[in-house]
Amino acid sequence: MFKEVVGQVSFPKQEEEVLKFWKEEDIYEQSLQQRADAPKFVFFEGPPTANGLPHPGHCLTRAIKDVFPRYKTMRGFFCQRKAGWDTHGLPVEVEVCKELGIHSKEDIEEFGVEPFIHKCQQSVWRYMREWERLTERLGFWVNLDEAYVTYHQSYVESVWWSLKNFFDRGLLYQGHKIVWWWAQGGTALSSGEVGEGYREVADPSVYVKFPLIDDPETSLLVWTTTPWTLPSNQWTAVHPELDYSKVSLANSNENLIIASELVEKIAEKSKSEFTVLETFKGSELVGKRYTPPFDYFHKDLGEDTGQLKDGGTEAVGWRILSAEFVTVDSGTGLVHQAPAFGEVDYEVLIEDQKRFVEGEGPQMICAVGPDGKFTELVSDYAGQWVKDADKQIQRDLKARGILFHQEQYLHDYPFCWRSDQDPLIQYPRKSWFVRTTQFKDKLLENNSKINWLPEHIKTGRFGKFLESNVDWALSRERFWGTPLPIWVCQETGKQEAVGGYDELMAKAGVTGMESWEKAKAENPELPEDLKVHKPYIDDITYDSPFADGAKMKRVTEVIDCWYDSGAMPFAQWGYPHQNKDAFADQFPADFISEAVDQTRGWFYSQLAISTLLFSKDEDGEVINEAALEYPHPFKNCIVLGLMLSEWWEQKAKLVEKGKQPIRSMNIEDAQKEMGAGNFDHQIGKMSKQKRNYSEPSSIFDSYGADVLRWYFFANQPPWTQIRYSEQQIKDSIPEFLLRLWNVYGFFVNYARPDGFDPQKFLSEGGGELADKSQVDASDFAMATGFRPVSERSQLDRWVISELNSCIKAVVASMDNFENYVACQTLNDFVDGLSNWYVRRSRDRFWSKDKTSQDKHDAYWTLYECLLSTCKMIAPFTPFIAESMWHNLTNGFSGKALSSIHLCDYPMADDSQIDTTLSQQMSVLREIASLGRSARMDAKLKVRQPLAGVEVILSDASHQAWLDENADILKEELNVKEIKFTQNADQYISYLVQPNFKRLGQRVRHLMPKVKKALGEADGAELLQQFNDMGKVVLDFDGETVELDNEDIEVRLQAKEGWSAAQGKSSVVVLSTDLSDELIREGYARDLVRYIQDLRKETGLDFNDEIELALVTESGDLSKAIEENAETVQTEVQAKSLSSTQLQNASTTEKSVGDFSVQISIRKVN
RNA sequence: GGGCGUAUAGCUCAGUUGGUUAGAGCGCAUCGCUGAUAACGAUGAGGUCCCAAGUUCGAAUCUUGGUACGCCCA
Repeated sequence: MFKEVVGQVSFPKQEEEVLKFWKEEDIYEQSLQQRADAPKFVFFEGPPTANGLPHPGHCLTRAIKDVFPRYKTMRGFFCQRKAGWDTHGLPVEVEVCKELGIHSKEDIEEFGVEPFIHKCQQSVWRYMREWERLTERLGFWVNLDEAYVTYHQSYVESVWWSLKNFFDRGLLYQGHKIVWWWAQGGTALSSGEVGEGYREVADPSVYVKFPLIDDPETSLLVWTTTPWTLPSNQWTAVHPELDYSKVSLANSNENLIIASELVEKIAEKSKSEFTVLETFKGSELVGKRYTPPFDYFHKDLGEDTGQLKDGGTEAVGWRILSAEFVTVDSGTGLVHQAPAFGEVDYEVLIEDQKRFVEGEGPQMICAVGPDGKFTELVSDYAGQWVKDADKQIQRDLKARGILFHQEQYLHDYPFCWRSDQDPLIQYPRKSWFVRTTQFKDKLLENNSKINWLPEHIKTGRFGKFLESNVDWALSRERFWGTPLPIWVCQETGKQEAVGGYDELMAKAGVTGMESWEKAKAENPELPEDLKVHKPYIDDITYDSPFADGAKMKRVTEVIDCWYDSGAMPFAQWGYPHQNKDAFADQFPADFISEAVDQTRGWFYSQLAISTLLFSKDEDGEVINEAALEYPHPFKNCIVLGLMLSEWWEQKAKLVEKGKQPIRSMNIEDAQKEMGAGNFDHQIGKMSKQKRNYSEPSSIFDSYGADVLRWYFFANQPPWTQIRYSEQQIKDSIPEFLLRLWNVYGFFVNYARPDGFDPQKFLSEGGGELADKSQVDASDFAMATGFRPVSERSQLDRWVISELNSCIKAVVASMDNFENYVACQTLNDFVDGLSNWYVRRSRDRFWSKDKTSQDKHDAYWTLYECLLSTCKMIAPFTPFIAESMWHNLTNGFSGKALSSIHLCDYPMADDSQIDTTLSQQMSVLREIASLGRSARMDAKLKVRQPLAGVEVILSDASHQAWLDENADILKEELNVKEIKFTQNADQYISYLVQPNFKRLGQRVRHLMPKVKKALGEADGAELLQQFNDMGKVVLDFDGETVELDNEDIEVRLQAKEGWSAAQGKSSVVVLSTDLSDELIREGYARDLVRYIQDLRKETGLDFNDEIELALVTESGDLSKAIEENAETVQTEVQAKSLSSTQLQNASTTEKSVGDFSVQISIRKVN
């Protein structure tokens, strides 16, 4: 038998019990084992980093990652879920540095790389417990015990294997990268860090003259805001399509070349007078040579030329070249190029180099050292910090007469976030690259086969990103990361890649393992994984195969940790050194999901690595045994929106200087803490520092994980920006979860006293459940009181039809990865179940006859609905589903499956879907709604019975059915009679409208005329014509249009003067005349209500019988009581009805109509 | 500066291939129910579908150009 459902359910408490049950019974394990031989559904976990606390955004990611594997498992797939942790990279190093109170790379080296790495490895697990707790508490089923970890040796070796593959194929090469460089700290900053440090500053803005070699009287006018880069000038760029003017300067024999559009502006700025001598396209300037402002490099290289690939020679530097990026938005339209100090400039260098025969082209010149100071070569400024040298440079240029104009320029410029007085500079660093650009077309092709949700990611953000692909700058000059597995010959400089630790150990003459062995001896606790990390791996050398007696030594860099995560499809298995089968089995993924910030992160790194590694190569040859058709490595990807938070914050003007504003997560606390009017509502990014969001754990504790999950799944499509708002989470409870819970509670709490016990009924009928039963309705064919749905009442058939439609729609949505649509469908079904099926069936559940077929039908029907609903919601809200399942199958003494998560997902039975009935019921509900609306208008409360209503239908098709079911409406609307008609000209007029969709295509431009003609015609007459002839012919100046029944839509409009309401398909007109008898019946209904109130106040039980006295002096009221005595007594369970005062009774005085009445009740016995 | 996205009721958001009465929840108002009750239900008020131009017989929906906001990149 079912256990009682208590009124005030605590979801959090219940969830803790479910968690305990899952753990004790290994339900997750069982759910997997059960599908061990089933088709695969492959899921990849994008590894979070556990050295920061999880926040609400992670809850969304983890909830979405959970719902689809759960769903697919129930649908019969085998879905392994291997957890993973991202453990390398700068964030970890920064955390450790914070702890140690140090900043720069030098500090780390001073502290010691070895102990530093040990600290990094430990720091990775700092918040592990919190992450595991969150994962578990949210109900995210994932195998944490066998999680992959990016610093593990097997993982690192997989990464090495892939890099060796790239290296051997010539896809891994060394070049320069222009980075934002913190010179004082000697390190490059990530874009995120650079973004933190922008602020507005005034920099010099200088206009410098570069005289042309073959026309020294004429100079290029070049603009820059970084004078310190001028000694490293290599070219000047112009736009080939732009107009340039040669102007002469008043009072001088000098000429300048400026973009034509800017001539006036610059003249004004510099207070000069220009005379335009000639105008030409930028392309005419290309190739001309000039004298740069500084001679340091020019004196040696100025005359150097190189061999061009397509014949001829050209000067390597100090000439004008053509570039598309040149604009006239600022400057002069002639752009100073110093490839060492600008990414764009550097690209120009690379492009230009391609024109030359290998080794003949320009080399990058750089007058600045990594410390940000000028090198010895630049004798005038050697040793000066570049930004300090700016002023001196300007003075010198002025003295030499080539500074045309100078001013101040306000712009945003990045500073170091750790040391905010230090400006960053762009600076070239040697770096390793993966040649992804060579695979751009393949990347795009692969991408085009991926099912992105939302769709626009494919051609939008992600597609655009792929189109502008640049080679992946792979290396990092840091400490805690996967070491780049390239060893260099100390004599020849030749390189080779190593694909695994054993491979390394097998090299001839390998040495240098001592430092690891020593460390391990000193501290046996050290994980073996560290031996493939810095500094130990750096010590390993071996004999060079390139030169006798030479040693191979590893390069110093580690790699970008995005590469680690992107390698997870194979590295999680240690492939190919081990687990080849597991990899083959689990590649590619059917489903992954992360937030939109991963477009350039994990989504890209995965796609890039997979495409380079597992595609066919240029000749269609398979590069790797695992090569696959596109898409790989993932087929479906849900891209989640960014999560925002809301909070209330002290008004800025009230915040004390130097203090943080007071914040609170809800408006009540804000009122309390700050006082009304002293705070503002804020919406924005969640920030750890600001602490502007409530902890997930507090949501779990007060509302429960299911509530949070349902809020994420059902409130908006997952790719929209989601507001993490405690209020909204709370508000979402009653609409679905609580409503479903109430229906379930209603069922259980009536089934118990009524003795509705499926198990008992089943054995009575000689039936039995199979072991591990899914408990489907079909299992109960033999049970007492169970009969096929087709034999049950219309309402039962209706709800079973709705149930099956719902299942069908939910399955279709979930198969398309549309959780939001699925939840809407579920919500609609549960609404109908609660507010129509249960409401309309209450009498059947309450009826005294416990064995009536009607009662049995009602129970079996609702039981089936609850079982199926419970299975349907299981992937979404796994806890509540589990609780319901346990209780609903409580009586089967272990025959039912022990967990709902071991069940199959329900499948729709099409034969039970009755679309006609569904439509009919929806018309009926519309009529009921219109009737209530009309009553409302007429101010006639539902307790007042009315003589009748007339329902005018726009369409006769359901009239007969509605007639048969008029009783339902009579009850819903409390009327004596219902008449259905189609013609009721006194109440309504007809508006005949064209069927725009159908007609529009046919009559095109005549549409407005058709609309007008139909609108102006007499609707009734038109309808008559349609009925008689089946068509109507309209003529517009010779053009005729023939309309048939389907070309029109009839709309009804209630005429003025009636208590009527109109809907899409019907008009409901009330009879508002009240007879005395009806009024008296209304009185009786009022009395019943008051008596029921009194019963409840008195604390009577549902079944208690009473003696009743109604004392009144009103003749009308007395008559009303007399006429309706039987109804009243039945409703309130009164054995007797007296018109004189009862002794020892509960009494109250009420007014009914205009009369007063004294009501007394006394419990019998 | 570039790319992407978003803009619909007081608030949070839906809105299928363009089809003429634009929806839901919350909040608000009125009413009902009072043995499903941290209640619930009904009914209602509330809209310049960001602006402008265009395409079309017809635009919240398509195009173009603005405006505002968000994200990513520079």
